[in-house]
Amino acid sequence: MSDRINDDSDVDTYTGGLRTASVSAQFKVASIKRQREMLPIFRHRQALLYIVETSPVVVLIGHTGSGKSTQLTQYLYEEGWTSESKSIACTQPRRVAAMSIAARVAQEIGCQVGQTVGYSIRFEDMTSSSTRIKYLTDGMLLRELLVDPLLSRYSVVIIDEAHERSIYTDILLCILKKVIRKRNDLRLIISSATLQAEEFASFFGPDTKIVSIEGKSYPVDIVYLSEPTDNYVERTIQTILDIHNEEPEGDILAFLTGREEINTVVEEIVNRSTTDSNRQARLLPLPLYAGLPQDQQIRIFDPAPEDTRKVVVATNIAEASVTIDGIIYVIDCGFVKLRAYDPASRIESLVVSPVSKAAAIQRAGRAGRTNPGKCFRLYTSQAAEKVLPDVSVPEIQRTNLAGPILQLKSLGIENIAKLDMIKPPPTDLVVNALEILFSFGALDEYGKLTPGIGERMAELPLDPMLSKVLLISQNLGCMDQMMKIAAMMSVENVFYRPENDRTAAEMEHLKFTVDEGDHLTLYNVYQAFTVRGKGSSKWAHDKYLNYKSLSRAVSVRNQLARYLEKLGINVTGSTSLPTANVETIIKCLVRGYFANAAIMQPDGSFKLVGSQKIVWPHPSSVMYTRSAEWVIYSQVIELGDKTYILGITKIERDWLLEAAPEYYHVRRGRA
DNA sequence: TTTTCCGTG
Repeated sequence: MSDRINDDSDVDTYTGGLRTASVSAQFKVASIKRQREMLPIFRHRQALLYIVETSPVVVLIGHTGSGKSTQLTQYLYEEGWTSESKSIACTQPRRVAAMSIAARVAQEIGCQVGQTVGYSIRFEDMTSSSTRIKYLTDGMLLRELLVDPLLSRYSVVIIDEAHERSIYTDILLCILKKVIRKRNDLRLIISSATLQAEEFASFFGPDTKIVSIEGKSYPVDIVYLSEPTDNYVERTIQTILDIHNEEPEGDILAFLTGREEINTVVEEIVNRSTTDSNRQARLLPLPLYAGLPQDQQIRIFDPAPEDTRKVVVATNIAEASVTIDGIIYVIDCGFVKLRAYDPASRIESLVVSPVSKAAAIQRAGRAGRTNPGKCFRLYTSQAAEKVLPDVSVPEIQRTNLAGPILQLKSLGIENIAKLDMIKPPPTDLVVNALEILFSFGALDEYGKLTPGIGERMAELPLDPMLSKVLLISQNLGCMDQMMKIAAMMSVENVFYRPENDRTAAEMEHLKFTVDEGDHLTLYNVYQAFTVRGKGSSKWAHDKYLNYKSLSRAVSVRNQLARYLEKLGINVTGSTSLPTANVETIIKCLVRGYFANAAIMQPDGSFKLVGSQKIVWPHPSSVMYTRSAEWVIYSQVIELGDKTYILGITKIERDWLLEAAPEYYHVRRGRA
C-alpha cells in the first residue's frame, strides 16, 4: 500500500505505466523518461534551475500533480548540485511520504533505495555514503541540526508541504533563516500551497522569489447548501443516497470528524440502501480512519464489484495522507477535529472546529484527480466565505512545547522568546514548557540545560516525562522493563476491539490485564508477544491485538536501547539483571509522572492533585472497571464535555513525596 | 460513568 499512501499525488499518478512488465529494460528507461517529460513541472525545468542558481530562497507553489516532490530533486541532481560530495535534502511532514517518494525517485533514477536516493525517518535510516538525494521527515532534519548546525553536508534543502505548518517545519524555517545567512552556497526551497506562499516569502525577505507551477487535475463543480444544516451526519447520509439515485456512476468520498460519526454513517447506509430499491446498483460503504487496523484500511483500495458504488467515509486522513483513485464525488461536512492545549490546566483537548478554506479546497480536489468531479459542501456559500478561516492555526501555537523547547535548548538556542518565527508561540505556552522542564530538573533556574539529566533527556526521541522515567530506571534497576513500557506507550492502538466481536476481544485482553494498571498491562502484552507469541501476526490476530503496533513497539525498544548506549549507558548489562519487582517499576514511573497524580472519588471519578479538577478514567483504561485510591496517569484529554485520564497506574501516596519532595512540599495539604 | 483528528524525534 506504500505506493498509494502519500501526501502528494504526483507519486502515484503514473504508476500505471510502470506496471507494463515484460518490456526490455531499455524501453522502460525510455518510458520513464517520457513520463517525466509529460509532467507539468518539466516545462519549467530551466527556469527553475536558473532561479535556484540566483536566489538563496525560493517559494514554490506547486499544485497537486505538478511533479514537484519527485522531479525537483532530480533536476538539481542532474544539474550538478550534488558534486563535491554534497547532498540534496527534501523534508516531508509524514513518514510514509518520505518512504514512498524515495522509492519512486529511486525507480526513476534506476537505483536501489539507500544508494543514490535514500530516506531517513525515526527508527529507519535508509541512506549510505553514496546517497545524494535524501527524503526525510521534518523532525528528522531538526535532529540532524543537533550534530551539524550548518547542515554542511547539504547544498540544497527543500521543505515540502510547508503550508501544513507542522511544528517541526516552523522551527526548521526559523533556524534555516539563520543558516542561510552564514552559508552563501546553501539554497532553500519552500514548497507551499497558494494561500500561504506570500507569508513565507515575506518572512525570508525581499530577495525571495515566488514561482508557481500548474498541476495536473480536472475541474470540480462545487455545490453548497441553500440553508445551513444542524445535523451534518444525517445530511451526509442523505447526500450519499441522493448522489446514488441521481448522479452518474463514480465513487464517493465523505469527510467527517471522527470514528463514531463514521460508524453511524456506514451503518445507516447499509440499513437504508437495502430498503431503497430504486436502483439495481448497490452501495458499498467503507470506513477509514487512522485507528483502523491496516488490513481493514487497505480495503478502500479494492475496486468496487460490478454494479456497486464505493463510498469511503473518512476522517481528514483522506485529505492528504491517503489518496484513493476513482473518486468522482466528495462530500465535505465542513468540520474537523483539532487538537488544542491549555497551558493553565495542562490539559489537551480535541475540539470539533470549522475547516480552513485551504483544507476545503484540498478536500474538493480529491474529486478531480482522474476525471472531472463534483463536491457537495454541507454548508452555505456565505459560511464558506465568512465563517471558515483562511488557514488553520499552526501547530506551534496550540501544543505542549516542552519537547520542542528541550530540543531547541540542546541546539544552543537559549532565548526562545527572541526567536524569529513566522508566527511565534504565545508566551504562556513557552512559560508553561519552561516550568515543566524546570520541575523535571532538565533546566536550571537560569533556564540552562542541566549537564546530567537535561542534556540526556534532549537526546531521547520521547516525551520529556517518559525520557525522565527511562533515564532514572538505570539507577533503580528496571531499565529493561522500562524500555519495553516506553516503547508500548509510543505506539498507538495496541488493543483491537471490533464492534461486532467486542466480548470475545475483551475476554482475550483480560488475560493480559493486571490490577496495578495500564503500564504493567502494556508490559505484559509486550512480553507475551515477544516470548509466547514469538512475534507472529497470527498470534496477535488471535488475541485481538494490533500486529503492526506490536512490531513497531519491538523496533522502538531496540532503537531506545541504541540511544541509551550512545549516552554511555550499559544496556546489555542491565537486561541480564534479575527481574525488578512490580513496586520498583511503579516507583520509577512516579519519578517522571509525579505531577500527574489523582485520587479516586466514591463515584468512580478522579480528582486531579493540584487543579482539583474532576476527570474520568477513559474506557480504554484498565482502571475503568477497577478501583484505586491514589494513581498517576500519563495523559489527560478533554473530549466533548468530559475530561478523561489515560495510562493509569495505582500508587501509594508516600511514593509521590519520595519522588518529588520539593514539588509536593509546597502543595502538601492541598490535595 | 461506556471510547481518540492527524503527525513527528
